[in-house]
Amino acid sequence: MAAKSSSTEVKSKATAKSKPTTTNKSSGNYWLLKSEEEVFSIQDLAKAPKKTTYWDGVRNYQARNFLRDSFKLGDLIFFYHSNSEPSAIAGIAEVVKEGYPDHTAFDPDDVHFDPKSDKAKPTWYMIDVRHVETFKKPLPLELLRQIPGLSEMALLQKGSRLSVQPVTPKEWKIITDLAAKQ
DNA sequence: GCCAACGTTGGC
DNA sequence: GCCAACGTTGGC
Repeated sequence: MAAKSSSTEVKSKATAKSKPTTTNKSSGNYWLLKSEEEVFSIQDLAKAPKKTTYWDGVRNYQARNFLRDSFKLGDLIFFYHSNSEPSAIAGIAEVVKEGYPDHTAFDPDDVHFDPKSDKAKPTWYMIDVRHVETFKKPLPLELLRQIPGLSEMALLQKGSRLSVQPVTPKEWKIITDLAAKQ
C-alpha cells in the first residue's frame, strides 16, 4: 500500500506519477467527495443504474488534478453531504473508472458548461463511482471535529472548500471504525 | 440568510 | 505580475 495522501500533498502530483501501476489493483488511496445532499445524495447513488454515476461538474484545478491523475480503480471514497442538515459523511463509494474528460463542459445546455474548454484538449475531468455502503447513521461534521485523530483532516480545516480531497489511511480507519460502532 | 474564506478574473 | 473586485462554497 503506497497510499501517501495527506493534506500537505494537496499541491503535488508527485504520487500520481511515481506509481506506474500495471494491475487493476487499487492504489490504496482514499478520498472524500462532496455533494450537496439535495442535488445528489448517497441514496441517489444507491438507486442509480448499476449503483454507478459519473462525477461531473468539478471546476477547480486542484480537484481536477486529483480526478485526472490520482484516482485509481478500486480506490475508496467517503461520500460527503455538504450544505446539509447536518453536513455529514454519509457512506462509501469506490472508483470504477479512472479520470476521463467531463463531457458536461462541452454542453451549452449544461449548468457546468465551460465555453473555454476545448474538446481537443479538455480542461475538466471526471471519474465513475459506484455505491459501496450507506452508513446506518451519517457522521456529522460536529462529531468528526471531536475526534482528536482527525484534527488535521482536510475536511475539517478552516476555510476548506475543496470538493475533492485526499484522506489518509489513518483517517480512513478512524472514520470507518466510528461508522461501524454507530 | 449571513458572511468568512477562497478561487478566478481582468484592469493596469 | 499585482491586486481589487467579484463569484462561489459551505458552515453556521
